[in-house]
This record gives sequence, C-alpha cells and structure tokens, in this order.
Amino acid sequence: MGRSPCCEKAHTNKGAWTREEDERLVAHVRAHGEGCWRSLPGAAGLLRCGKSCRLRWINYLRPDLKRGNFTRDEDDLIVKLHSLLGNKWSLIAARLPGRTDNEIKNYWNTHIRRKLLGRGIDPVTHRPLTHAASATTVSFLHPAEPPKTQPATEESKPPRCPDLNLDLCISLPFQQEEERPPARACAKPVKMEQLQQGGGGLCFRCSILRVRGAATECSCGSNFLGLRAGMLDFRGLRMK
DNA sequence: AATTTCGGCAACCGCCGAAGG
DNA sequence: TCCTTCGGCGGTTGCCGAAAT
Repeated sequence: MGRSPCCEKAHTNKGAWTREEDERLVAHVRAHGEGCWRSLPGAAGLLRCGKSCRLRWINYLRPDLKRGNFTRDEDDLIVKLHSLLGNKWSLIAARLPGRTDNEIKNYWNTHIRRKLLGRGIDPVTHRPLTHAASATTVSFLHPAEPPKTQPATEESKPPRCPDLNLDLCISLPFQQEEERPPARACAKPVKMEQLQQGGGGLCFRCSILRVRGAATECSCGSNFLGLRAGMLDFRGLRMK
C-alpha cells in the first residue's frame, strides 16, 4: 500500500502563487513561525499543499533571502563546494547565506555548468573534458579506492582546492545555536547529540553526506579531512 | 510585425529518512 | 518491529520573457 498524499489534490491550487496567497502565507508564518506545514494551509486559509507552502516560503518569501545576481566570489565558492560535495545543493546552500538550494541548483544548471563546459571542464567531475572518460568522480558518494586497473597516479586523485580554506571550528553546540538565526539556516543539520551518541563511529564524510546504512558506524574506512564526525559540528565549517 | 527558439527560474514530483504511535 | 506521517532533498517540468530569424 502506497503512501497517502500529503493533501487533497482535488482541492488545492497549483502553479504560480498570487500576491494574496503570498501575503497569507507570510502573515501566518510571522504569527506562528515555521513548521507544521501540513496543517498550515488550512490554518492560513490557503488552498495549497503543505509542501508547496514550505517551498514557497523557503525559496521566495523568507525575509533573509539575498536575491539578485550571484557575485564572483559566490560563483567560485559554488564551484569549489560542488567539486567537494557533488549535487548536495542543500549543503552548498548552507555555506551561502541568503541563497537557497533551489536557487543554487538553478544557477548551476543554467550558468556555471555552461561556463565550465565552455572552459573545457566537465561539470560533473571538475576535470578537463579530455580526461573525462577515465576520470573518477570527485563526488564523495563513491569514495576512495582508485581504479584497480589504474595506478593511483596524481592524475587519478581528486582535485585539490588549494585556495579553499576549510576552516574547521570546533565548538560546543550551544554556542552555534546562539549564532544561528531562528529560520532554517542549514539543511537538516546533524545534531551534536546525535553525533555524540551514535555518530561517534561515523567518519566526517559519511556523516555530512548521510551515507545510507551508516547510521551508527561507517565502514568506508575514510577519515575525510582526518576527522571523525563526533569531534566537531560541521556547520561550523567556514570558507575563506 | 509575427513566429520560433532559447534560457532562466519557480514550482512540482517522487523518494528518503526520522520520528512517533 | 512495523506502519504511518511529516519534513526535506534532488531531479525534472513547464511557463514566460528575451533574443533570434
């Protein structure tokens, strides 16, 4: 038996949001805060799916959104983060204040992708296109092991980002909480308690990428950046 | 001026994991 | 332990305006 739909589709609006709908949603979130998206449409008098409301708020109505063109710095940062994280748009967005995962995803697909291709760089592997066939992906989803038929030469190693400073901040969780704005600032953060209780056996890579089946202990053998997840709150990663 | 093509972006869809009963 | 619900994520679609013909 499949999952029941999140809302009664026959009685919900679809497509572009009207000004009135936006105003209702903003007023409701201001009054009651984020969350309980399922019950929000009814409470706010909106004929929309809860998921649709959430998306509209996060991607368009949130007051802390930056909007406008991406700066050159943001551009560079997105490329670097993508080379490290792959299509983990929410994680990338978490490093770019005021930007949403959807916005970054769109920007990547429409601008950066093309720019990289124009420079002869494979946007997936971040390697020159001529080497694309033999290259291993930079994404950490399929980590580590160099191809057995190929010697682990400098060529086969993931590219480095020498100017990307992953400045790791190790701090107690409450300090981070105080700095964080009340609204969603970071997608699905791994709570410090989780890391301390169950995540202690997880490497930083498995933790940040939420590797399936690695809830308590990973077996990838990776010690990404030489760190175990229990040692730090990765939300404190700062890019310079 | 009319039509076609293209690019950008907002929104939707389907899946997944966490939480709770 | 299983099932259901909900929030969240990434991929994809479709609309709309701009550019090209």
